[in-house]
Amino acid sequence: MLRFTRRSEYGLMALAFLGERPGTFCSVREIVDHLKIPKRLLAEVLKDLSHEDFLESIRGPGGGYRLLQRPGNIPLVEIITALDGPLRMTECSGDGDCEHEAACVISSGISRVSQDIASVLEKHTLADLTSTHPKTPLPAIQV
Amino acid sequence: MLRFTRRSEYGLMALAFLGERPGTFCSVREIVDHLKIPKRLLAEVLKDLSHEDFLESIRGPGGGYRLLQRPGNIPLVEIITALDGPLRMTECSGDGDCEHEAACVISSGISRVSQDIASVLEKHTLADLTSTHPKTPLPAIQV
DNA sequence: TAGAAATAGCACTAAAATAGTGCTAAAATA
DNA sequence: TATTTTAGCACTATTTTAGTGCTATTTCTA
Repeated sequence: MLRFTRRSEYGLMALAFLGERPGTFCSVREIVDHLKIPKRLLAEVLKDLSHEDFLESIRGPGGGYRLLQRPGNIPLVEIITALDGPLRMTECSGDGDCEHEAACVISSGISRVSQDIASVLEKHTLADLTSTHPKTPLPAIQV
Repeated sequence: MLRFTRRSEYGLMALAFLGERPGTFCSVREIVDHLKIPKRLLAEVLKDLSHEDFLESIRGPGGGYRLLQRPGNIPLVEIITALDGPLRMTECSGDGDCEHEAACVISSGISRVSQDIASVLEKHTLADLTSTHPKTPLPAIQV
């Protein structure tokens, strides 16, 4: 159905939340209290994000996570690929592991489409998801 | 991981195949012989597509499917939504059925992103996937 | 008119991906 | 030393997706 996973969705929500509290460490508990999402799952997600240098963490009382970069500097595609792996719209992604590659007529066309989708997620940054940062509409996509 | 389903993938492949044989009826057997994909599954897919007026079908010997429209007139988004239902990138799609809608900070931002992805799939047509139609590159997406 | 070739339709099973939980360890704080 | 918090791993449950079985119907041809 072409949708983000919960991991991505929760990750985006949490990062947006953190983006609105620059400099402050927020614990998982604090975040899930606001966002009403499963605590343990978000904990996994944030841990993974901290491995990819989006977040910095501190343990113990008063600890938690905090953004390492400005929301405007984090393209959505980076968050999503950090959480769910690289975008691969189809089996035929030119990685050579597609069994009907020879017969597949559409692979080059699809890769152009995938590229366009990737660039949408490249252009939009975390700042576009925060409510404090005035929802600067990107210039309309030209066609 | 943000990918198309097999239904969409196979559907796109088959429609592209048919797009290169305008006017001719091709049977499922014929198509899977070329594309090396599961016959029964493709049969379901093509049946569904024929309900949505992409295809016309004839039964019996010599029968099969044929495109009803020119590839250039079929945006990919129509094929994909016909096969997998409407694009819904996240739970919070403003349909009111999202339990953490109140707390969810990102919904409006995400819907802008989804909209951009939808318009990528709106701009690309089946013709972009066929090999005979000279891979006319769309104008580069402006940012 | 019989038989074969093809789509139509429905329901079912299997497999894979995703979502979510349990548990223990380690660090930091008070 | 007790509490709060992240770290890490492995496991279960759920949902979605992929694929199959079977029968009916239509159409062509011999």
